[in-house]
Formats: sequence, C-alpha cells, structure tokens
Amino acid sequence: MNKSFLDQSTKKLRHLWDCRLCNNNPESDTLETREKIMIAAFEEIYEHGYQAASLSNILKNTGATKGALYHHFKNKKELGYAVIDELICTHHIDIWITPLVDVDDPIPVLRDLLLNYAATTTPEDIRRGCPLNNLSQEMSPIDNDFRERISQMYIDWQSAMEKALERGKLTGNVKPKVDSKALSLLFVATIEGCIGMAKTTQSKDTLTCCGQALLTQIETLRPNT
Amino acid sequence: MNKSFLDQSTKKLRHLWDCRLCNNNPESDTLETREKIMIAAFEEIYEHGYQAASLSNILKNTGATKGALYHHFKNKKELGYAVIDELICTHHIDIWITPLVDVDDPIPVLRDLLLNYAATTTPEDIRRGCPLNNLSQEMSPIDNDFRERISQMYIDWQSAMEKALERGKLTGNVKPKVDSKALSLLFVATIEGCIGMAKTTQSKDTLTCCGQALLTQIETLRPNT
DNA sequence: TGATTTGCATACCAATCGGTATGTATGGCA
DNA sequence: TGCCATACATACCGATTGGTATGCAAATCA
Repeated sequence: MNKSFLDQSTKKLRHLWDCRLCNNNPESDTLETREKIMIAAFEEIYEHGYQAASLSNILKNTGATKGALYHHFKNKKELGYAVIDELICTHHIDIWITPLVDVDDPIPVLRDLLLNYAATTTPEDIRRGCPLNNLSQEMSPIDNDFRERISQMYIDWQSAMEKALERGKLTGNVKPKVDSKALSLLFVATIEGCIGMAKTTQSKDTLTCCGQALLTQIETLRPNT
Repeated sequence: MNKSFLDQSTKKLRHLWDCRLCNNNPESDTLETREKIMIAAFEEIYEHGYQAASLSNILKNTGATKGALYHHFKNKKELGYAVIDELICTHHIDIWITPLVDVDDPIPVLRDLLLNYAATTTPEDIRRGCPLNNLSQEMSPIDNDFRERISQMYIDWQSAMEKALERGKLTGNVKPKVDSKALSLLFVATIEGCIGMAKTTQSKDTLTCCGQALLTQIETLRPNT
C-alpha cells in the first residue's frame, strides 16, 4: 500500500464524504461502499495498470462483492473513469495546478512545487510513478475515451503554467522573451519524464538529480540572468 | 501496423538473418518462424503492453501455432525478453546511442538526433510512443527482471550522452561548468517525457513544440552564450 | 401499513488466459 | 537405411477474466 498517496486520497474522499453528509445528500449512506471500491480500484490500477487490474482483486481487498461493484458502476470502464475523475485528477489538481493559479512570480512557486514533490515522495511513490501519466501512457493509444479525459488534465496543467509564466512576464519576474507556451509544455513533459526515469531506476536519487537539473533550467528564466 | 518502426525492425532482423546465413549457422532455417513470432509479439506488446499482450493474437497474426511458439520460447516472459533484447534495445541503440559515440561536439549531434526523430516519426509512432519507455513504465514496478533489462538500456543511453558532453567540454564545444551527469539524465528523461506528451495528446505538434523548446535549452550549453 | 426502490450478496456464465501433452513430418547423421 | 533430434501442429487443461441474473433485507415512499 502506498502510504502517502493513499492517505491523501482517503483524506480527499473523507472531505467529499463530509461535504455530502452536511449537504444532506440522500446517497450519503451508500458512499462508503462506493468510495471503498474506488480506493481499492485506484490501488489495483496504480499497481498493475488499468487493463491488468483485476476486479476480483479489487473486491477481495475491499471485502465487497460483485453485486456491490456493479450496483455502483456500470462496468469496468465506468469504474476506471470514476477513479480518474474523482481520485487521480482531483489529487493532481491539488498538487500541481492549484498552486500555480493567480501566481505573479512563478519561478519560486515552480521551485517549491518540485522540492515539495521530492520531499513528500515515498519509495512506493517512486516505484509506481505518476498515476496520471501511467494511465495516459497505457490507455491513450488504445482507448480514446480514456485519452480525452487524461489529455484535458494535461492541457489544464500546461495552461496554468503558461498563464503563470505570462503573468510573470507582466510583473517583470520572468524574462520577456521566453516562449511561455512551448516552455510550459516542455516542463510538463520533463516533470513526467523525470518521475518516469525515477520509476525506471527505482531510485530517489534519480528524481532529485533530475529535479535539480530542471531547477537550474527554470532559474534561467529570471530576467536578471 | 506501424510502418516506419516495423520496417526498421524487419530490416534489422533481415540483417541478422543474412549474417547468420553467411555464417552457416545451423539454426538459420528456423529463424524465419522465430523472428516472425517476435515481430508479431513486438507489435502486440507495442500496442497493448506486455501484460495485455495476447499470445493467441500474436499467433493469429503470424499464422504460427502454439507449438511453434513454445518450441522457440520457454514462456511468455522469455518471449518478452527476446523482444526487448533483440528488437527494442538494438533499435534504440541504433537510433539514440550509437550516434553519440566518439562525438566531440555533441550539441549539433543532439540537435540532429531530435530533428531526425521528429522527421521520421509517423502518426502511428506518435500514437504508440516509445516502445522502451512503454515497457519500462508498465513493468518496472511489478517485475524486476524486466526492469533491470530496461534500466540498463537507460543507463547506457545516459552514459553515452554524459561522455559526449564531457568530450565536448575537453574540446571546448561545451561550457565547462555544465553538470554532464545531471544534464544527460535530465535530457533522457525529457526526451521520453516529450514523446509521452505527444502520445497523450496524439499530436505531432506537441512533439515538435517540445522538441524545439528542448533544442533551445541544449543550445545554451554552447560556450559562447 | 402496503408497495416500491435501494443496496447489496450469491451463484453462475461464456470467453479468454498462459501453458502442456502428444502426435508427426522432416532432415541430418551414423 | 535406420535413428534421433528438430520443428512444428493439434487438442486439451485449469484458472481467471469481465459480466449477468436472481434473491433478499432494509430503507423510503404513498
């Protein structure tokens, strides 16, 4: 079990759960089972990928039964969608996108994002990589429904970074001549690439080494350099 | 069918095949079936990943039978190893590593590598990404035998790039203060990240945009900047 | 209070999975 | 010519896959 990430997921779910409770949502009492299945599904998918994820394993790990699963989800694909939309994407937004919103000096924020990710990443996170990128790399070529969902997430991410760089230019915190669009796209690609390399080598040193090199690149966007 | 990549694979195999023929290798006449299965296996794995790759599909696409498959390969894993070692890695070395060997001015070579990759990459290549990285991301967390094979390939790649940068420093073609090790690691990660982003968005524009941004970064390694 | 919907649980299904056991045609070698 | 290994082909195997049909207690609604 991946401690740090799952804990954050659980926290997220509990937050949703509390919200629905106080909103007197009539489905509140059924959420526990549904969310339990979703978390187990996330774990199974995170570990083995979507295609190799076994519904039987998911049910075994929850104690729920097939009846419960197919009561809450139409089929395996809808379960996958729920995991992406309600767990992976919400978490990814919290970690990578929200901190960039309304930022006028993006360079230290990007720096903090990378350092914070490196600091909070456990060996289990290193081993299993980025849940979003994992699913994207596995499913994009073979299922356009999955791909469009995930692709939109990357568009939002890159867009948030691009806008932050543009605001940085306006406020004089970023060199005026940088190509915000191309660079933000490159940074998103590079971040996922670094996480992927760390996963390949199963080494946090790889992550920190890549991260430091990337930080150096980011520093060159400052106007005084 | 991925034209460009398969054609290159076939070419590679035909080369091996010719070599073994003129070497009077006694197994020559059995290679055709074995290699046919391997190519079909590569296609199936490239499309669906290793775990979801179906031996029945592979056999269906070759016209071979299960008896032939298990005559040439002990099991599915050994077939996967053969695909990695004899097809994916050899191709990856040809494309990405060999051009870096004995290079004293690495920046234009890196530039040519990226431009050539972008130029020769078909939409099918974009859709399916990098075969090596696909397998690495899928298998590294769950199978150490796969991971070690693939990881070694990345070590060789990064090492070749690092040495080229070091030679570039000695010959005055690269800034003396660059961290060759960290930067080469970052470049490898970034290249795979860019290919992955292009796969996610299924857009060659993504690849060229990322590639151009990366080229700009690489240019900053020149001493006169 | 009776009727209906919700939230599961159990049992079962065909299809597919990787793998094996056996049969056999063929070709090189003694 | 006889023998034996090579190179497959065919048939079969148990396990597992995602998915369905039915049953039923509890909650909700009329």
